[in-house]
Amino acid sequence: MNHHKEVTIYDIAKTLNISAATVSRGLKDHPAISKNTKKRIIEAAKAMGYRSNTFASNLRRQRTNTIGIIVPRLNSTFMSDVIAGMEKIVNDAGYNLIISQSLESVEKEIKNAATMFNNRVDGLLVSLAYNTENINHFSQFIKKGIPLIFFDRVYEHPACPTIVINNYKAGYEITSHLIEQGCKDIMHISGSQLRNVYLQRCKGYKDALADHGIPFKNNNLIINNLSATEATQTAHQILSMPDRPDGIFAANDTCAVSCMIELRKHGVRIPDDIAFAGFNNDPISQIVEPNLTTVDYKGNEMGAVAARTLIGHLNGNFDFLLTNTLMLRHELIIRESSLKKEMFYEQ
Amino acid sequence: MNHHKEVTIYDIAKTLNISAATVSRGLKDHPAISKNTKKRIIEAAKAMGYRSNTFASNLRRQRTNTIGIIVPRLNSTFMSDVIAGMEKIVNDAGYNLIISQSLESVEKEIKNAATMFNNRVDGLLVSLAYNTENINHFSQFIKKGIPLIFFDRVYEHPACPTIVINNYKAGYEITSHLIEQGCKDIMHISGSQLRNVYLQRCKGYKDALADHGIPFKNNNLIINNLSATEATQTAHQILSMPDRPDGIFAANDTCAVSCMIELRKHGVRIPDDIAFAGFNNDPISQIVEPNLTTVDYKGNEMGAVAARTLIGHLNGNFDFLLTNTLMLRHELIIRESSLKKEMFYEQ
DNA sequence: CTGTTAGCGCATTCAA
DNA sequence: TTGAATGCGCTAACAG
Repeated sequence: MNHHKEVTIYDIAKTLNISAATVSRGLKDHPAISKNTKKRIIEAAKAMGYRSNTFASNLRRQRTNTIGIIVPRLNSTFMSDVIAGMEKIVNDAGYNLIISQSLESVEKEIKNAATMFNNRVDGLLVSLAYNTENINHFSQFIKKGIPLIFFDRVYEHPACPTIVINNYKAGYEITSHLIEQGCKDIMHISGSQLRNVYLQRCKGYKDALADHGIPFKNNNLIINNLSATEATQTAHQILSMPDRPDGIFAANDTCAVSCMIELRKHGVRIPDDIAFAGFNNDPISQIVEPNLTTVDYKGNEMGAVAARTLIGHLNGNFDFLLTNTLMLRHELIIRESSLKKEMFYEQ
Repeated sequence: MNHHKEVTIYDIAKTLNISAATVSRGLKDHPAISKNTKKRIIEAAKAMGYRSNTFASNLRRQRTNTIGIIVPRLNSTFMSDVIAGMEKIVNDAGYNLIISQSLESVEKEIKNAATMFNNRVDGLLVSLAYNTENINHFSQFIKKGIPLIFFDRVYEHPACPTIVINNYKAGYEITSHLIEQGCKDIMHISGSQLRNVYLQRCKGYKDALADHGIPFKNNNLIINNLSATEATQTAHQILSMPDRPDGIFAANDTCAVSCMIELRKHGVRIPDDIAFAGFNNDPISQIVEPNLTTVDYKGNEMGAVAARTLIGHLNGNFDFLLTNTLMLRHELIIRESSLKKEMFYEQ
């Protein structure tokens, strides 16, 4: 390790024969500094290779200029887009980012929250893990008045703004679409009902059935963790059913695709025997044959909105509280796998 | 924002009627502190809701206990695994992580490097962007003696350890496999030859041809950015070729899959007309029909090894320099799409 | 084993 | 418009 000593504002001050206080002010564009000295300071700083010491600054100012992000996983196109959206806004506002993933486990999420807390983030953006039941591990932030914003997988709390899409409506629409395509016996594969996204999609599914006069059957609602592995198991469960459904709406594309592939392996024709719909518009939805009908929503936008809301709070702009829940747009993406053969003939 | 004042080691010292220095030592498990006082200190700290101030500590110790990571993208199973592997090692060693993505652009990578530098990371783990030509933006780290380690997409520099798999060998093996399956006219779709991973896979491809007595044709080497979009364009390029290849080895699965799908859309039979192989063992390689032959390597392991190497350096353990390049294992995953019909008959 | 002392680099109050 | 002085909270000599 090496120890070329760092240039400090004192070094600049000495070179310029002015005080460190003036340098400090000049560097951060303080109004009460003459144009000229400001210019000299900035030039000298650059010439001398000065870089400000965040830690001294943070220590002094009692804030970190850092924003934390906790997400279930980073490895999806959606989350990647979310992070990219956040990063842009956050950097432009002069903040840094600490990113961590809970890997869908509360335990890890609790640890992550502690790390964020100890790192004294100025604000926190969170999408909850699969099995999180309460937000006690976030109460330390709320108590301290550190802005906490949930997005996508949210928790309702008066102190916390939430950014979501209308999962209920999307679930309703996609189920209605399957019905319009001729499905009369539709199964829904959902995730933990602790998570708003799955609960709401499920409600939308049920209401769509009801509104079209189709009775809801308990056997047609399956809850698993929406992973490829469990989706495959679910496929076998379906294969062994006496009355198989003629349509399946899965709460994410991973589940839809894996289930579909396994069923097809066992001779089920898609979409003629069973039509399929997923959620998220993952790239795989366009790779699987036939292509999957799904719901698209913009991660980038969600990230940007969440970040903007947070920064608004940090700047003491509480307009956002007027609309404590921000609901973004989504879009139904209709593809081949939900188009039953008969429907083609009718055209 | 709120300002309940934070508990400091002075508060603990006062309550316990000891000095702040002792508290500081007790908290960090200093050897020269009696079992008893240590216990009292830790209990008091917990009772009083103390949390250590990283910034004061960093300022004082002149190090940050933070490690930076710069990767092209976070949204792949591979990178996600890499990060997870790093996170575990790094946390266990008491370091924090700052993660950022270059989104495959040098410009962003340069900015990220600057941010990392200003945040005074103790060490840096990097996988290069698609079009990075030199590592001038990392020279500030090298000059300052801040350990810099490249993994996967690496740059050869005497000061920087690298963690890779044997891309040459993998390229050689997968090409040989296609040849053994009966392919006589094999195309290779590669990425930027600035990146070791693509350059080496390409070399492996060429040598495999040579060793099997197949002449290399310039028309059979296509360079694109390996995205789905460009893969589709490449497919059309192939369709318009007078003599189409009977096998294609693409340098990643995304490219292989998109190209394959587009070709099939236009009547090409896979693998009978053209056999396919990819690289990475992405989930999509198992979703596409027919499943893709590919090369698997463990992101988790690569991340862990890279992190361990870095921490070794930080602790002044330079054994690693003896093997400046660490080469991890890979594995050929043989699936249906490279198995020509004839081969089945022969069995 | 524990205490005293000093200073890391910066931002801010108060004075000028 | 600028400077002097102070302390944010912690750690590491050095001294006992």
